[in-house]
Amino acid sequence: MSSFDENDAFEGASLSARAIAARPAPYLDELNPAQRAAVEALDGPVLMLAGAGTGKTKALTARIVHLLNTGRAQPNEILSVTFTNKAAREMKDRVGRMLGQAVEGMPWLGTFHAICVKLLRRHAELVGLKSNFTILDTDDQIRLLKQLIAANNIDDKRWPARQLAGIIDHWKNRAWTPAQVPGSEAGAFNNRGTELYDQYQTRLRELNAVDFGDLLLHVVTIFQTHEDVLAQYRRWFKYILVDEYQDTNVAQYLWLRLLAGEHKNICCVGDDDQSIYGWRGAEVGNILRFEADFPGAQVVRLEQNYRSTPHILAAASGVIAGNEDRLGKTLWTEAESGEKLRLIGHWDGEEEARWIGEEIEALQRGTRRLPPFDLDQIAILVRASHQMRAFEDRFLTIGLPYRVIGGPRFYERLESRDAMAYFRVVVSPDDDLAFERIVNTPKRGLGDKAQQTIQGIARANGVSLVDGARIALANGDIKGKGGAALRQLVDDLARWHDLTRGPLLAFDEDDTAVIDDGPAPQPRFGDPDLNHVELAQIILDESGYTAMWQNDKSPEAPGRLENLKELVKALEQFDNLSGFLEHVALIMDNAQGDDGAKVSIMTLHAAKGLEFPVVFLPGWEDGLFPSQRSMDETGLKGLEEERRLAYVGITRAEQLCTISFAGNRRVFGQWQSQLPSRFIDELPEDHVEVLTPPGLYGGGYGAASPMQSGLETRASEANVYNSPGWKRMQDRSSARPQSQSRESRNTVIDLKAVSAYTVGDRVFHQKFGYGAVLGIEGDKLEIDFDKAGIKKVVARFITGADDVPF
DNA sequence: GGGCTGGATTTTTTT
DNA sequence: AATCCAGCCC
Repeated sequence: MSSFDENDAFEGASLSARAIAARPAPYLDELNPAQRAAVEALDGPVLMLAGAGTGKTKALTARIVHLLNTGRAQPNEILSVTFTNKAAREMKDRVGRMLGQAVEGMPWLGTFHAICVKLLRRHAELVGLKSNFTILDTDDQIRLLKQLIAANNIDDKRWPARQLAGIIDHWKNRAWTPAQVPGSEAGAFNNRGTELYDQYQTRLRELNAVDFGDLLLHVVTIFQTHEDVLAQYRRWFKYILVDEYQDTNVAQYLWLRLLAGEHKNICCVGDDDQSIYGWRGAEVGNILRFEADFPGAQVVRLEQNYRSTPHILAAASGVIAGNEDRLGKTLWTEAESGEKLRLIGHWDGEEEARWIGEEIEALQRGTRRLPPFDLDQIAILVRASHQMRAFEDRFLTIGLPYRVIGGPRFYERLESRDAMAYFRVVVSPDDDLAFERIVNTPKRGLGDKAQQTIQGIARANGVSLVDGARIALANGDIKGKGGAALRQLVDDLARWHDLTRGPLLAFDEDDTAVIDDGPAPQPRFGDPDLNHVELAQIILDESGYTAMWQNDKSPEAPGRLENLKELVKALEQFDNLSGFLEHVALIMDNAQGDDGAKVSIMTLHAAKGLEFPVVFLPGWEDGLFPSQRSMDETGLKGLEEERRLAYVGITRAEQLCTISFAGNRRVFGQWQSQLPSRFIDELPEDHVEVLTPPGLYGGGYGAASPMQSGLETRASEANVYNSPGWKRMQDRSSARPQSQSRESRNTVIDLKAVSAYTVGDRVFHQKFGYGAVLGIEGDKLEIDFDKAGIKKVVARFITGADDVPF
């Protein structure tokens, strides 16, 4: 590392500072005064307080371009960190567009985690790792902790691994190594937390693995203990930019301070009112303290909002004003006043979903006051993911296309994880956790006993499980059917492993390679005759994994096979299996096919940074939102975070925002009556149109008539809510005919599709599985599903059972 | 060793 | 309601 040479390092830069310095700077003219001030204050610490929808990303990218344009830095001397891959991608795109294809790449623009992986690969040996360490996901982490808990004779019923994982994660977020955990935490996990944390870290090192928290923790440790390394990067990263600064945790904060320590050219962008990740270690204090941390910091406030109507902004401001701990901003806009927020109560969650479904269809057609909307201009934002279900069920029945964002993520699905475990053992045969996962999947007759034998032998000989298995076989410790299957597996693994190591094609040519002469970057092997995509397919087929699902009669099996197919296809975009595996470990967001217009359903957390013309915010009920748990665990602090979540939700809307709540909701399969959220009382009356009469939820709203709505809320339906008492309402809602307002769309297509089926046909449905057609009603089929019971479903959501993939 | 059953337990939010 | 796990029986 000492041979680091700055001149060398610069050679990789893809464009010369001088070449662009001569360019004009049209991007500056497109900024408002505040944005421009934030962009032009290049030196020294800058805090950009950017309210929702105030052009934060625009300012941030303009700043990067300005740094390049003025010749202050080369692309690879700017460190810019984001939290999500999506944000990183967007910034890269926008910088490229602003500069006009000039920049080959910004190697140090990425998420905290992705950047830390790069750094850690280069200095792994300083924390006792090899540079090809694997990154464990939560699942592996839990299994490892379970083993540790068992080894320590702790009752995992009373002290579950999940809890320990949470504690350790919390400590890592605060940048505490086992030795640094303060005494005040000694009581954690029945007084054994610290000790187990220590054991866990040791085990990780043995496995040459890290978990998510380690990525930051290790890098911070390296910076703290190796001045020369730190000095190198301090010189290297001349300018630092941080997005979503309000979400940084202590470890990230330390990391930034260490790097910015000398030149202090750090620009942090954030909005204290949008800090919603306290539960995972984010410290709002970081942003609140910025001026104290960096004396002489310039603070720029972006307050002109370009997204929402005044009513929406006013409502959001009214709610967030209830928080004590904030720096304070006043958002304003030049937009026309537009629609008020709409508020409506429902009998229960299903009714809420039904109503929203009808509203969406009305919005599609167009209403008196608003233009017609496309489905992808509409979003439903929920507090907790279990709320999504009611909407999915409803939308499937009425045939309304929707997309769940951030739901059960592709790479987290069982079959994806199994397949990737195979890839992992093939790539690195000493990945014990992956081996454990696949050794008996599909079933090979290798149960607990055989696995324990392997474990024991591996431990006794200090080798990996795969090698342990080899020894066990050689000793004749595992015989019979299981033994034969194990022999087959072990041989296959070795064979596949050899196939990954064709001739050496190249070294990682990522331009970060020039930063130092540390450990060699990931070598790229390849075999011109057999690419990794084919190899992956071979692994899945020859291992019997594909066959396992083909023989599986459960309704999910076809979907899983489909996912496997997709997984293999996803490999095409990578150079090799290990590149793919690293991508998956870091990039858990699934960029699903954006085919066609669909309503988006997602959590409020997932919605941060997004915007939609029309937003529905269902489930505003005390206990659900604000979440009871959040209030129980962190009291007022938790409530304030929930309130910020409400603020985030409302400010996602550009033109129309509808808040709703239900009087009854099923929780854990049990009906529970609900009270409207306290946040509803905090909405400023002048900016809200109440579609619900007073009395229904006991709030303080006056006599606003539901009839005033310019939308197609049917008078008859609105009247329901004018009648006092729950009972009448219930009668009405159950008596109301299944909505007739939707047939207009796609009738022709649906009828055609319907005609493809006759009673008795075996069919398949993505969500409900296999079933048989009972009857045909209009554009819908009545189907008796094997697992899900009798349901009516629109025909185009159905496939003939024979047409199912695989 | 594997599969089934009944009982407990779950629901925040995620890089 | 749905999933997960331990314990039981084959």
